[in-house]
Amino acid sequence: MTASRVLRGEGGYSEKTRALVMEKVDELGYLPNRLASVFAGDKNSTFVGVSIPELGNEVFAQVLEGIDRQLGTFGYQSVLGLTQHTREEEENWIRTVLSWKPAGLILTGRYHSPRAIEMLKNAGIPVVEIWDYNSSPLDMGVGINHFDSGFEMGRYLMECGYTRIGYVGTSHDTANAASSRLDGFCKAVEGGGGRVEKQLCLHDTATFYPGFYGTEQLLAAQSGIECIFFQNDAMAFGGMQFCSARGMQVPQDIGIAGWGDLPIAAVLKQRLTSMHVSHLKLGKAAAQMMISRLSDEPAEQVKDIGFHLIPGSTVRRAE
Amino acid sequence: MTASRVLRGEGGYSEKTRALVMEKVDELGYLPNRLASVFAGDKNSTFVGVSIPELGNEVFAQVLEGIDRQLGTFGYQSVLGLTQHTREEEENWIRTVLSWKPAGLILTGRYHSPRAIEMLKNAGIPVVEIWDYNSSPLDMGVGINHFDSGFEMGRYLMECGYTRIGYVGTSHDTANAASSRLDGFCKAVEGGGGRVEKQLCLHDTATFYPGFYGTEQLLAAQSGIECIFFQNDAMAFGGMQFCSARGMQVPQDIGIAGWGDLPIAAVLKQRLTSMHVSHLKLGKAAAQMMISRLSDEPAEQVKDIGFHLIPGSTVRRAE
DNA sequence: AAGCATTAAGTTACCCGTAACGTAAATTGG
DNA sequence: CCAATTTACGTTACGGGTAACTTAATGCTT
Repeated sequence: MTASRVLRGEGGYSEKTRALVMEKVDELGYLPNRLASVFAGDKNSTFVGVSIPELGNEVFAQVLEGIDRQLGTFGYQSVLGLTQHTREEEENWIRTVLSWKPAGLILTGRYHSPRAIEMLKNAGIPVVEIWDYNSSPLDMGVGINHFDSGFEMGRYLMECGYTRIGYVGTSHDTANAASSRLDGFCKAVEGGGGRVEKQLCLHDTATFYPGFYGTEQLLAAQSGIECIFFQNDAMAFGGMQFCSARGMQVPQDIGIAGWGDLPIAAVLKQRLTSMHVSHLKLGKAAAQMMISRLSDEPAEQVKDIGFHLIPGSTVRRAE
Repeated sequence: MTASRVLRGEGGYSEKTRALVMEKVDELGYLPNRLASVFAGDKNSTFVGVSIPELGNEVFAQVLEGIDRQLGTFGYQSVLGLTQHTREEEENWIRTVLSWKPAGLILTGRYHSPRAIEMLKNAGIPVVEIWDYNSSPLDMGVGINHFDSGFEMGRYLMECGYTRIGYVGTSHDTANAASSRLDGFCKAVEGGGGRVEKQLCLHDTATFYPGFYGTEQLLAAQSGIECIFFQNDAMAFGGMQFCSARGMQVPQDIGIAGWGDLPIAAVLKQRLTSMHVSHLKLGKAAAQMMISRLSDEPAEQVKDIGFHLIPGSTVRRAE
């Protein structure tokens, strides 16, 4: 018991005893069993479950990095779950991770299976839903309004004078942020007198090569496309490379717009038309929200990280 | 006790009792407390600690994805630790994660602090060291021989007839895989009659923009560079963009070689000279090795994932 | 139907810290 | 110098599951 007090620095022991205990700790290479400690105190652990759809998409890798850095600084550990964009995977992962009595959960997206929601409610721990901004989250939320960001891009392309537009992205089983962006985008385009002639949703990861061959497919399937909106910058770059390989000039022959303002944008000759989102910041904000709640500090319930348009030079400007 | 038996499917109960237990489980929304279970059985948990330097570097994001997918399939959960390339961070993380009685640990790199090694030995759990192939790992290891991969690239560039070579990478406090590559590279270059005129190690992340400005710095500091070897493909692409912006032709005016054969390589006009490594496979192999050991199946002690040169067209061929 | 083997269900102790409480030693104060 | 207080350390019980063991119920054989 005295040793326990010393190790927790709780007070109630003499310096002599403290030294004795520490000596023994060193001698024995003693590592406390936090399992027992959590168990004893009937407290939750310092685990925070973090579910992320995938890491091949740089966006989510950045978000996770932000989360883990911030959690780590405050003594929490991330237990990772890659849900591959399916609610079923997410539900299974939630069930497993809850059995470890995590301090809280950070989930990507706002759509969860009914059973998952049930379990989350019963668990009685803080839950932060990230990525897809939602004014009424299960508990807390950090993200951006993807619909609005798609809408803003659509409006911008309308202002630029485009009318016949294409979209290249990847599809997943569930309603997700990318599809919200597409919805917002379509609404703005249609409202602005344009038309989204073709929406291509590949069954692939949202990275360079699918952007490349998706562009090929899109242009083959539909003639007269003046501008393509891509799910993200990596796909947009893949698309630009395809256009370039076919001898098409950007933006003279075709306009290209990405999303996310990923690091690659910094080195391209042309500034890529995109939507800036601070992914690392989003991750950090989510972790901070979790930490505040766990420390019983006042925590916001929702936070909109915001975005802003990068006009770029890969779309032609309105004449 | 009977309920415990039912839930573990251990046998020794009647169908009637089983149904009764399951009914109550549903009714109460009971979730087992795995903490208690691990604690009671004095077993280890189904956590596997995974330490990764950073996620901004796509290479590591891919490795982690491979690990987590594979672990997840077999009912293990990854507890993430981002060490930011420092042994101190790693040591602290190891101390913390060990206190949760993980089933095993997967660590990036072969260099650990003495205390970390001490703790790992005392823990008595499987440890897989990944990334940097090591014929005598602490316990198990999966990776590639970075020195050799650098050497092979150096030899290839010598074959191509280059003599005045530059290197652009990022530096970290500890000896690491990238520096092994550089060592092997230098050895091959020097052995082949060439010279690594300048080695630039930026204090930055190994991604596009540092490749861009690093190239600028390198070329400004040293004239007559014929070819640049980059720490990875993202940096190499950044470098190519810089050269292109300066009106330099690749490979006519300058040769560019990357490392890792990252997804971006698939969409570039020119096939980037690089070294192919299957990062996802590396992660999966590491996880599989861990799982085999945890299942008391025979497990290899070390595994070399291998690499192969992508000659590409961003260096000129030997005349 | 008695005797034995098998199966089902219940009891007890334990895992390792910590809360709560108890006791001994040291310190303070009048 | 002795009572009152404070500080230091010890004891007990407990958390939620499970191993090991015991008891009760059931099935089978002759």
